[in-house]
Amino acid sequence: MDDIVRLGREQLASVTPAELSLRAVARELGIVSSAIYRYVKDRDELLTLLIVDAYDELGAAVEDAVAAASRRSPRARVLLACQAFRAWSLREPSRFALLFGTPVPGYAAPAERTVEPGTRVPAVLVQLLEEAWLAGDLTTPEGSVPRTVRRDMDRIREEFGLTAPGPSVAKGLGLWSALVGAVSFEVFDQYGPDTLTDPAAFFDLHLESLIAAVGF
Amino acid sequence: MDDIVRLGREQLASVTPAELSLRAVARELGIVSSAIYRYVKDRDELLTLLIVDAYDELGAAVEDAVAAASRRSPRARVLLACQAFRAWSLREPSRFALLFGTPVPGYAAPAERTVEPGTRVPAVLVQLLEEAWLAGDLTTPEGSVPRTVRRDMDRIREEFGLTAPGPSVAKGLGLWSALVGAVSFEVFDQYGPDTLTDPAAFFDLHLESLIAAVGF
DNA sequence: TGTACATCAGTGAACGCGCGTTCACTGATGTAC
DNA sequence: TGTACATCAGTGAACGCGCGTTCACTGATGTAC
Repeated sequence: MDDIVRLGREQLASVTPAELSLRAVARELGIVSSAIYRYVKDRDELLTLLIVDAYDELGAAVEDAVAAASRRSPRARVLLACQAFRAWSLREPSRFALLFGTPVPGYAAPAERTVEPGTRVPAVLVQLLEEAWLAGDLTTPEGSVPRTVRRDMDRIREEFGLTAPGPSVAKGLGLWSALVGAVSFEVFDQYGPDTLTDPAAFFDLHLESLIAAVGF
Repeated sequence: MDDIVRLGREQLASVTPAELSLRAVARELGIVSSAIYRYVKDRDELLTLLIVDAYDELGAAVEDAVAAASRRSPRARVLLACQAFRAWSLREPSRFALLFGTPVPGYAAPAERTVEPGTRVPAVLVQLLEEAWLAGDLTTPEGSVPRTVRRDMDRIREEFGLTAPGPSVAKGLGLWSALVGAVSFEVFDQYGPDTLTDPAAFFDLHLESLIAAVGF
């Protein structure tokens, strides 16, 4: 039963990922602590399940936001995607922490289960970038790009079948990290106390600036 | 004795902030676990000490990097400040996590001890912004800014005695969160595996773009 | 329709661990007269 | 110079806690003949 995932998710509402406890999930399930091992190999296994679950829900939220506005410009949809990302993260601070915060000590996510769902959001961003490029809505960045970076970007371009130029892809990746930074500032209360009375408005403003920097 | 802080710092080298243990510090000190209470009121107290210590060391690293290049343009010094930030964070991943990662559960930092040292780095950025503004090296942002955000920025301008316009200050704050985001991607290994072969070069490139977006 | 057996979900006790924190204490060092 | 006393750093035992994980087990449900 994947009631277990549901209860783990619920537990994460009130607890940090590092504190996540198999015993607590069993307790909540109304089952003796050892019985949980019939369903889940390990505490690590539960963490993996929850990470994949969170990535998938987050990915779906962002994809839905973009799909619901398919008539609008790539630029507008990037904005919506980022806002959806922020909204989900503020709604689910602990699951955000699970995905983007301090790694859980002693836990190593198994790449083969975790990388693909974790790529959904950046994939959305990069695809909108490509759309904008194809539509001629993207200004080509000037300035030179080091060979090493160019090679890395070419690998990404190949992986996603992109025709947008490497420097643009690099800017897209930069947007992704900046977005996570901005959201993590809000989720983790990183702005000083009473610095921002209207964080949503500040976020939108900041986003405009970031998106412009990408070339939209 | 503030050997305790030193040992706490050392403990953080191999352990996540949430796992920080008074007993382990005592052990390391060669002292029985209860004796630690002669020096430190609480586990929370130790955390506060370590947070202040980390903020101060980080702040000093960034300030030094800027001071060592006092002849260079504000723009160049912003770049150096950000690179110093990144360098310290990669050198001290766990202390970076203490300051910018998932908050330690059950711990609330006492604002009166924590806010001022935590402001040192953003203060550097904002002062360089001001310098650039005074030198006429900052392009004035166009586009409108919501009233709420304008008010928040005005409060910051007053606090730091800035003459640079509100929208520029907002962009500076945006740079700050984007910087933390980019660094946290590296420290927490958030880029997919094998995505970036030369993260330093990518960081520098991204930084150029961020700094340009601020108007330098 | 009835019996024999296998499968399966869950039990309960136990292991060893490390933690924060308290308490009454010992013994060395320093100060006052 | 010597005694009486206070201060102070550290001791050691104990408390109660929750955790992950193991193990041999019980009893209900399902399947085969």
